[in-house]
Amino acid sequence: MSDCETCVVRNRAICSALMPDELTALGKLGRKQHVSRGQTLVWEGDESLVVANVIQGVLKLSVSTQDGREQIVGVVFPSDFIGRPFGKESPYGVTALTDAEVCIFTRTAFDGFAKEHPDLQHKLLQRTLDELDRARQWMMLLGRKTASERIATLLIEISDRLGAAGCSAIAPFLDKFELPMDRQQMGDLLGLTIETVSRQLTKLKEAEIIELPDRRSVVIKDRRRLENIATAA
Amino acid sequence: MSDCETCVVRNRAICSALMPDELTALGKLGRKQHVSRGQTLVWEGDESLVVANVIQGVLKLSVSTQDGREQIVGVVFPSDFIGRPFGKESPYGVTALTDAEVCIFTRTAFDGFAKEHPDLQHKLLQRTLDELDRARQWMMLLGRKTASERIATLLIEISDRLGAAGCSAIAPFLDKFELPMDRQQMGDLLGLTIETVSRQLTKLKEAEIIELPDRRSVVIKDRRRLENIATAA
DNA sequence: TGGTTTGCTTGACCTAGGTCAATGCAGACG
DNA sequence: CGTCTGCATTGACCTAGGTCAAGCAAACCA
Repeated sequence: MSDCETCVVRNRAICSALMPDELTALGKLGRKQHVSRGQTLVWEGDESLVVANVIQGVLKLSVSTQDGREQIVGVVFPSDFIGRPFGKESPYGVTALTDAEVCIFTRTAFDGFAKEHPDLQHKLLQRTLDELDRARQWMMLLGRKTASERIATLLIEISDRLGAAGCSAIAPFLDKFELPMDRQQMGDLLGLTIETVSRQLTKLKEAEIIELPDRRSVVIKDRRRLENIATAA
Repeated sequence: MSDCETCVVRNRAICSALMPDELTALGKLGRKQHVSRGQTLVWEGDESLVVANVIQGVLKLSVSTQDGREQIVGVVFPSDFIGRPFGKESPYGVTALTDAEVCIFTRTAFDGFAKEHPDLQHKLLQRTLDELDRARQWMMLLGRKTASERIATLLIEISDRLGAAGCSAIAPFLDKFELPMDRQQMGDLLGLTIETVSRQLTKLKEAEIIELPDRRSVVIKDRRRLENIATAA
């Protein structure tokens, strides 16, 4: 069983909907699992056998065409929920972008538990609605934004979500952070090639809007201007 | 109140989760409303005040940039659910693509009712999960597919959803149908310009994969080939 | 019944971003 | 310490799809 009482995401994950005794019962169904960078937890098209909460690390949801084009359709951070409850096969794969820690359940066990716990389902519904809103915002990006708008939006988004995940309500603006993905993955998320990603980052650096101390780090030097580019103002 | 017993979508909408007496109670909260083509039911960014079930017709969900670029992020058909329950402002506008009939609720009344009826929430959760899967498939289209793949995918999708909405489990392949949108709206949905939409349709027509008897009609003459183009095989 | 409007198509041209091919550069390894 | 290996960057070129500008046809209307 998982040790829910000491879990670092217990107040932010869907588990927060439960009373202490319910939490214990759910904990008995789940188990902590480590996932290394690059490891795939769920394959696109496979029957949906597991669901999970992310405790640590970042994972991608992605779909591919037969000829190998890939699109990342979601990125999950600590306290986010993974998987497709209530039947069906998973229409996307789930792969770790960084080393990660998840709290994993078999789908059937989770489904059964959820059916008995309306508050949990309510929490899950809210999360799913939020996730849907985010997906739709991203559709606008993919359908209508230029390359520089896309890159700026991504940097703002990652900064926001890493900040929120760090639970730093006090320090809401995370201006220096590690990218949880490489250039290729940024491209797969933004619908761009690796070269365009690279060029746009260089442009932002030359405009002194950001700094790139190394491959994986970003420092936002002028958030206002970055946000202006992101929102296509 | 709405006349739920005779409602044409009562078996497919979320209402199907309810017992007869519960249905009567929900019906008292809602009212039927006509929406004419082009009329907007909810504005992007407005506080979410209403939710609704679609009884007849087709509506779009769309988001815009300040400088007027538009992306359609969802299309709803009869029996689909509209709106953002449980707080928050609506991140997209809702506008009728065709004359439509909806069963409308104030958001607060609906939220209250839903909280008391876990089965309704369960149904809503399933729908939201399906909607999210569809949105993610569309992200693949917007991020990675070519213009001809996009058009082919759209034609297949509309044909499927109009077929399902007509409840014709017997006639699953709807090969002749009316487009519920004009060329501009097809472009806004596919992340293309009106000219590209037009050219790609002409190309499909010249390849004798489809026929275009008039502005709004499509006949699929070679479904197999159309599907091959759509899935980028 | 002919004129106007509205939406669609077509053509000529242009450009953002893709493609292909070096080159650079840091961490890993021997 | 070389050198290897895997990213990332940069440059030169190309093309899918965008832009701009006519035409064209069905519906609308006087």
